[in-house]
Amino acid sequence: MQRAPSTPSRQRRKEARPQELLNAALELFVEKGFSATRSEEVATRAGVSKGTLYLYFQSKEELFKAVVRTRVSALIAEGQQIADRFEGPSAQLLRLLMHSWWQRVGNSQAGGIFKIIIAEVRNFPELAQFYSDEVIVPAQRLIAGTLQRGMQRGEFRAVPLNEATHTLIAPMLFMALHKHSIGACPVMTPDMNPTTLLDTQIDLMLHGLEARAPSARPKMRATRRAVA
Amino acid sequence: MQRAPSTPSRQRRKEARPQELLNAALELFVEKGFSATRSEEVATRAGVSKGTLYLYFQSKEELFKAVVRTRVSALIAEGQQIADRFEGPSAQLLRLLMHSWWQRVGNSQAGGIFKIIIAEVRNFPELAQFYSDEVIVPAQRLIAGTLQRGMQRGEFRAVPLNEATHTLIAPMLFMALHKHSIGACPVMTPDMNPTTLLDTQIDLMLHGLEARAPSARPKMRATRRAVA
Amino acid sequence: MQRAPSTPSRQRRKEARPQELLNAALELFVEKGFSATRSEEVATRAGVSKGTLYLYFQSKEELFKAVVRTRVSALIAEGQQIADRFEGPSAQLLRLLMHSWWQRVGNSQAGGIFKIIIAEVRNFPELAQFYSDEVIVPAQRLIAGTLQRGMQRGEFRAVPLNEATHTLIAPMLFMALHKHSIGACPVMTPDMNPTTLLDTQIDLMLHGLEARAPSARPKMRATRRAVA
Amino acid sequence: MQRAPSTPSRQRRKEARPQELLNAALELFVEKGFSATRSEEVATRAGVSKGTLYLYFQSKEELFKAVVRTRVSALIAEGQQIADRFEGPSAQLLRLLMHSWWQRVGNSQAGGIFKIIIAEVRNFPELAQFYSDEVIVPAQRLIAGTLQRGMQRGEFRAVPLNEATHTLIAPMLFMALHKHSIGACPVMTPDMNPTTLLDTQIDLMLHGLEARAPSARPKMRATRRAVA
DNA sequence: CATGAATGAGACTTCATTCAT
DNA sequence: TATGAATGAAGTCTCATTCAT
Repeated sequence: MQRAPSTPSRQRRKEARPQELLNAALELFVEKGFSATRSEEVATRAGVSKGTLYLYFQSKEELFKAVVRTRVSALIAEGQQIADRFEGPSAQLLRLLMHSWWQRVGNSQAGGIFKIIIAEVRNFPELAQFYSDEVIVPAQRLIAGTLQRGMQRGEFRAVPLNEATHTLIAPMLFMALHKHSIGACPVMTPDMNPTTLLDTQIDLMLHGLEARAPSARPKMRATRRAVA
Repeated sequence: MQRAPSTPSRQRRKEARPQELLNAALELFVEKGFSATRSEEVATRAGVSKGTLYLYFQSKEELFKAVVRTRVSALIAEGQQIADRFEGPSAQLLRLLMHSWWQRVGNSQAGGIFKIIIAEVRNFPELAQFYSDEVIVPAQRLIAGTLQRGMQRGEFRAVPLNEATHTLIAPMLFMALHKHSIGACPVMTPDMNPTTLLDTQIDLMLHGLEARAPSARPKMRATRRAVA
Repeated sequence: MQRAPSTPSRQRRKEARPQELLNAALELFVEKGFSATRSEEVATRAGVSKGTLYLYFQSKEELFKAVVRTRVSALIAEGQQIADRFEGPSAQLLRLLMHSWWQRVGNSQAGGIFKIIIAEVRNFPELAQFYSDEVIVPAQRLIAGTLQRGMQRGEFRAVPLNEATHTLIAPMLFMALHKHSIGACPVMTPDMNPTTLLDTQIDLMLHGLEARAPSARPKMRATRRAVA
Repeated sequence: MQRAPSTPSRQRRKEARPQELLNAALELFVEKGFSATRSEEVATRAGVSKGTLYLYFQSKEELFKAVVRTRVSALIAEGQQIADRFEGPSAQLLRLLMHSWWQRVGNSQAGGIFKIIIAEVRNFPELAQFYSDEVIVPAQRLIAGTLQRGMQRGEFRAVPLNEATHTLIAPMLFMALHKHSIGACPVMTPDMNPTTLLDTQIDLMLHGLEARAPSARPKMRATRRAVA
């Protein structure tokens, strides 16, 4: 159908443009926030002119929504698929989901999106509904569903669903927020290893803080290998 | 109320001006963020004119710094005092600090300051050091100190200090962020009772998720090694 | 209350600003139309900067509406008052109204407003309702009312009200349109004396084109003197 | 005509392109005016791409001139032919010309061209001369000629030629303007039947407004002198 | 001939800050 | 001190026109 793809022809460029713009937009939105990012800057970073941005996205707000859809919503949907197919212990699924989310979203550029939402959603009311539909509800469903699965299978004790979900999600989101705000500034801040943090959090969630006598537990290593 | 004999109220107002401006600024900064708050609106809400604002504060940025200065240090110091005087079990101290923080900070206007910092600190670099010194370090010291106290007294098992602190603080901070962003928008979002959330979080932190007899709980350390 | 008005003080300027802006706006709107007039140009012609315009008018559209209100609506209302108080023959009232309209509106800058409406109302739907309420309906009421008065008093024969009104108004409006479009261009166009045109029109309306035998008629001269 | 057996329709389309573009342009110019019509929209409505438009017309302004050139001269010339051949009473000729003009021009798309000229001629000065030569002068000649014919034949009383012409033309032109501006907007505007309007206008022109026995009608001349 | 991606000047509007009163 | 009119840089978005394919 297409010609031999020799030069970056106009056609090739056209197909790549939206992605280039989305990448540039993500970087800048995460760095400066939504309002503080000038649309011309996005265009320039994507290597095009002001006007070109508007050939692909109706407005700065639509550009932002597209970023969210491609860099967050899509990944939550993938997580949901993983959960739907998973057959092992719920604790393991929870670990898997959280590590995967951290690697693919939280620890990537996309993690900065949460900062933007938190910062500016009140100034752009239409965004609130969008973000709720596109991110909050699906994510809540994924995590709460996994908790419920654990409870139904007798793996987890009974805990308030929404609140426990919040408690599970919050520290990771918070880590993402930190990474893209204070953590991105050249100031002294307590050293923290994200992976250690993540493991600590999961561990605390599963086993609690209190000191107790050990007992029989499945070996993590085997489990994780099976998943991977 | 009236000019009475002389002019006490005008005098009083004059002295109260900076405070009134700070109050108005806090409200608006929390509601809209720093950049999106117009300085005229601050002045209007404080009952003065645009020009007057600039008699008391050099610029909008200085106004913001003054708000942070007058609204955060005291509260953290108070928490530290509570901790220093406390003599009971560490789990109880942790509960106390967290409930107290939530009531005095997280659930108040001041809780919105975190939103602003997280959102805009990268656009105003000199704010970062200031905030680190004034807020992050003292807060970290307060919580990490309490964890250490628990470990030293054999009440808590050994966990990575900074990471566990983060995990403890995050959900509450996150709740504060939520309250001033998504939570302030008129969109459907999963029902959540802050008190239940707080209790759930503390409960999870202390006892973990897994269903098992309290006495038969395994050691963290082994588990973590397996995971890592 | 005010100080001796020596210099064009800030206070004085402030009160004069809206009028200065309205004058500049009328000139430019009439010359170029609504869309083609840049708001900065209006400001410059009024001797202020871009931003100042927006201190007095919310938007370019509101500025235009204000021009219409002060330069057309107000004059129609005055015409209505004249009509309400008038006691002489209806033909004389009609003459008076039309001459007065021509002098105060049609032949002034304000006459160019009709050009703008005709040209751009379809592109600014909100303007249509505004103009209908503010101009068309009151003007229609004024002229149709006068025709009806003449018919009730037996001075005029029975003619379709709205259509006759249209026929009476149209040539004058048309003259105004002409004056601000083709007539304003440096091209040859058939010579036409507006006053002659106006008289011809009134004459035709009252007596028709057809050649007939003369009869007793009231002398115009006396009548007009009485009115003036 | 066609390339014989190969691609007749493509060939035909190619030749029809300019005409299709002119049709699309007329529609859009009439609807939105010259400046507000986007050249891409014209191309799209003609079923071609933006670039193609510029293969046939140097610029948007040239496109407009082509529309005027191809859509007005013929119609005026036809009216002149009718008048040249007519042999009945002048009042009847006047009626005929006016009804015919209304049906063929005023009430058709072409009627909208007047709106554009009136609205935007001042912003495109070279259009003025062109329009004067192509439209104003021939139309004036047609109507004024008919009036003169009536006067010479003793059917009409003596009236100022240009001014009476104006008075005759104005309401119909005005009706056309109305149809393409206010009349095209979904706002309440006094009900008006175009045919009734036209008849009323002709009737008023011929017989005047005043109630009196047809035989006892006074001479215009005396009246006008009195007024002037 | 035809396409449509790309450009960039230019329009409206906002708002931190200044300064005459 | 206090005011608030005024400024003008800056930001979003549009659209006539060009030109590589």
